Amino acid sequence: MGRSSKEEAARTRARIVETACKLFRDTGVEQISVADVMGELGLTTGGFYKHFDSKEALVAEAVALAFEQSTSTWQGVSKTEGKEPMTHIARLVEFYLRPNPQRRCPMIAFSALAGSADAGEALRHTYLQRTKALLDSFVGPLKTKRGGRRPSAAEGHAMVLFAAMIGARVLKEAAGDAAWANHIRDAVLDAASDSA
Amino acid sequence: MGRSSKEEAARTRARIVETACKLFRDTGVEQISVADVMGELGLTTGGFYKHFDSKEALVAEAVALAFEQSTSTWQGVSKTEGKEPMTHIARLVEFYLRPNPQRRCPMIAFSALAGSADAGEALRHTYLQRTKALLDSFVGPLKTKRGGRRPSAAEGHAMVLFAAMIGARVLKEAAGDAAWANHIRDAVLDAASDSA
DNA sequence: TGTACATCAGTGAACGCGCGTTCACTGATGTAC
DNA sequence: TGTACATCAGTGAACGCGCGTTCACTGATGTAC
Repeated sequence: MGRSSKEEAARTRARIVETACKLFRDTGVEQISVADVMGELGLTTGGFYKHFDSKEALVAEAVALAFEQSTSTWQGVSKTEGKEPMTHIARLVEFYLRPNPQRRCPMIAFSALAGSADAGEALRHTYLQRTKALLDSFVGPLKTKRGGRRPSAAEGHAMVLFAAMIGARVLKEAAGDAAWANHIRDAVLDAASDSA
Repeated sequence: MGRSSKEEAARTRARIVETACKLFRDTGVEQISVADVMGELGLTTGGFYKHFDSKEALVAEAVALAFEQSTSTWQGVSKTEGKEPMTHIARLVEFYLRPNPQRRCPMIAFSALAGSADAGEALRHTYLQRTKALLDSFVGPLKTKRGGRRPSAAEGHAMVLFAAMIGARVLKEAAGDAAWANHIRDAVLDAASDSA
């Protein structure tokens, strides 16, 4: 097997990022090796470094892609809309806590990495900016237009729901089908739909 | 250096668990090696296996200890009390989200481990049982005595706050001092004290 | 357009390294008389 | 209580293994004439 065309190479590069994104997100960056990613694509390990300087560089791109996927799905859910801001939030919470999400949430999956001392600057920046963006798209519609920097009561309530849905999913992912984890999830769903 | 007395050996064993607990909790099980733990105590790696069958066995005990520490601190906070159940919860949330917690929360630190496919049975059991216990000590006082298995509205509200404080701390640990993470934390604190 | 050469995507073996674990050994501790 | 022997906590070197990364090599692709 010889050289690939530029188009093919670019496609390969993209496939590496996509595969890494999926594996890192669901299984963890530490548990997935460069060989795992390349093997999944039927490629050999050495070729990886024709596309990336290091595993860390791949991690940074894979995390960015995970957030892009989440954000765009999020926007899709948000756009299917009625008008009232509270139903907007209820819809997002319901989607976020849907029964069998295929992928883990990047805010959760990469939180430890983003918080760790040896995280790359690119990764930390992506995490912070993208999580803030998700928060804004959640709370944003309630923002008092051009006004006080103290969050309003409605904003506060939305932020609590944002935190609660994340907490509920952390526990759900750890606890599987334990009854109490489902009760927590249901309580958060109820709270979100009550705020309509 | 020859054999240690039984007392000394037992103390060494306990110190290994305590050190491992601290390091695993704050830095992560994968990032801390057996040599790291033993080195922190001024001991050599080989001796570890006089006390434990494997790293996995140590992890299980360290996680159990982390939860014991959390649970007992939790009870301490809960006992400093007035009577009303809602202030009980406000006090716990305030403690949980205090500005500079020395240790990470075991429910968060070990959630990925507990949820992963290759987690030991002992660890998973500890995580599930102990997290449920923390939830019960949070929600418990509100339980309708001996009554309906549908959670009451007050229970539901408490569960939302439980999830919210965990979500807030996940984001705080990942985001450090980012303003939005502090806003979320403040919103959860407000919600907890409003429920008095 | 056709030919000669440079490029470089992908291969597969090798590298150094840190990991969890094992092992022969030491010598103080514990035990049997 | 004192002596002889067995035990075993802790040592430090070694083990196999998987990891991230490097490297010489291959041959199709891209380019210069």
